[in-house]
Amino acid sequence: MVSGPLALRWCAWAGRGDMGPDMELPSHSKQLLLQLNQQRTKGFLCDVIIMVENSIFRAHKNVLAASSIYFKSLVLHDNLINLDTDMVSSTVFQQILDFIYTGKLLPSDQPAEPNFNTLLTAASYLQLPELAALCRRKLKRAGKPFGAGRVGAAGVGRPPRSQRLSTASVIQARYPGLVDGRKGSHIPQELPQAKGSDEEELFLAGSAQEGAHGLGGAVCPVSGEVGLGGCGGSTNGSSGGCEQELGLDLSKKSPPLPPTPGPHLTPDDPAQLSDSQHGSPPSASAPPVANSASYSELGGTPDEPMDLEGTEDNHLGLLEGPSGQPRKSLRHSARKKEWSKKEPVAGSPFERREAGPKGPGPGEESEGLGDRVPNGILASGVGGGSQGGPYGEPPYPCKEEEENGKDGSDDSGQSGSEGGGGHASGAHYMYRPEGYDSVPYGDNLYVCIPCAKGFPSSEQLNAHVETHTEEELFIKEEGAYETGSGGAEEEAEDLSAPSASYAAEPRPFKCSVCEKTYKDPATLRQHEKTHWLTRPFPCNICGKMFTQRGTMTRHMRSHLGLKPFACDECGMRFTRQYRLTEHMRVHSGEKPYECQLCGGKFTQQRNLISHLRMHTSPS
DNA sequence: CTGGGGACGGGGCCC
DNA sequence: TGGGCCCCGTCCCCA
Repeated sequence: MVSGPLALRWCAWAGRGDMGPDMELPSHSKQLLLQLNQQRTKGFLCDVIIMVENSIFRAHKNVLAASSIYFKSLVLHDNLINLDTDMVSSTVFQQILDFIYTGKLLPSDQPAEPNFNTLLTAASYLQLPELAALCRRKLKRAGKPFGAGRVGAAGVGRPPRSQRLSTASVIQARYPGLVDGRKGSHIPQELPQAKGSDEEELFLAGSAQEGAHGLGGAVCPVSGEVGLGGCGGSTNGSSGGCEQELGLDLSKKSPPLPPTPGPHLTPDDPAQLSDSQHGSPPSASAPPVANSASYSELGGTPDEPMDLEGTEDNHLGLLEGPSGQPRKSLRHSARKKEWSKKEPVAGSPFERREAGPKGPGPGEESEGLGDRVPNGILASGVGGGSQGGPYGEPPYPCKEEEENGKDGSDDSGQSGSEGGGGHASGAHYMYRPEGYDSVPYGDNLYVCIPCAKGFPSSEQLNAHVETHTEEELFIKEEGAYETGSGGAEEEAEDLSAPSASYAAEPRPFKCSVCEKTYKDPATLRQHEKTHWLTRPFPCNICGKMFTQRGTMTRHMRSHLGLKPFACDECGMRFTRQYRLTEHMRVHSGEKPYECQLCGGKFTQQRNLISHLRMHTSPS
């Protein structure tokens, strides 16, 4: 039954030259590539995000790795790659990505012909020898000099330059030289001639079979998209479901100071949305929409020379069927259900504009708030999916704000004092979405919480924030400490046994605000920041502020749905190594946390803690 | 319906 | 800067 086709397919994959022509499906590679490209345009199974300038591209690690050893080394450990904008622009990368997936140099959005010099530079940088050679050939033919000739010999085998890698990633992409020689990326030997016949189609997908596994993790039940960059996820299916991230500017490194509560994003622009959804390639004037995956779902870009018609039903349909479901998850179906429900959401805060009533935490009155949030990006984070999880409130009308309002607290935003973690210590300077009118700030959407002044722009807010002296902040904070913290937190610490035993080592560095001591001044400084009201590290997506860059980076990862840590057992993915470690106990059955009162054992300490509360709470 | 347990997401913070 | 740990909150399942 299937043996015939399978055998043929195998031959094609294996690329056996000695197979007779009747044993080969000549169009196989083309079809495969077509499917991959189509999946890319839909974001289906995309498991890596490439950020270039202001643009985000989604792609498949396997394909990238198969076409470039540079990418191969990067995607090995990173799901988010930030390319050196000196070497490649978003427009050029768009072309390159198209090239990788089609073997053709597609016309760019630029009216002029492709600039082969910049392409050559980028191709050299990205170690795409075939493309580089093609560019050189084109330049040679055109009689133009080309500068990047040093890449010579198509640059094959040359490891990425470390300094480029060093700038390469927000979430560090720094595994230079990690090229797996065993598998040798399948780089085509024959060059496409830019445009031409079928033979010129570049077969890059040859190694796609290497790793059809492990892509992405969970799949959006609606779209089949992986929870990486986020599918539109709208359950109502409107607006094309799996819209892409639009207008995101993630390339900016977090500015050190002052905070800029408003995301660095262009305003919600229907035109952009429309563009992206209808396949307009990025334009110079509207760089944000560069996601190549935003091409029309109806079969590629307008410029797309490949004819996808008629193939979708036959092939993609198969691919997006049940196979699009995540691998069998944990032992009970509920886990699986939860996973498939949550992850896609985790992948993308961007689609929330379509998410309807299931908005972020604030409550019913915040329904549809996403439309008012700049860029249509909801702060609601990840994971929360439906109930507006613990995080997601911040810069907008947030739970914290509501609570403050409820209890009439005027702690000037120093909620961090009570209850310690979580959202309670949210942004002190916050952006108020337009239309959120439960507090009379009028048009002044940017509010300094400590003094309750509103400002019409983030710049003005920032300027104002700087007028708060550090001392002033400290004084206020001190007051908060005297009145605020204590009880609950300490109680919790009592329960969680180990906690701070500062006696062991000398800790000469004492915090001037609280009584904590530290071994070194750097840690003390870090700690003292927790007393500031300013939070120097804003999330570029939701504007939430953080005291530590690492926390912000981690937070960003949740926006992007990046879950680098995968469980070998069940495929479940996590944003943090620690979570994976914790999770692995589910499989190993290890329960290291034991209740001293009843002997109950737990895999997670937090569950032991809540269990202990059960013992201690009066009931 | 409720309480307990299992599991997970997010933020804070120390190292 | 990232890892590790802690805490809070939440969802789901099950008895």
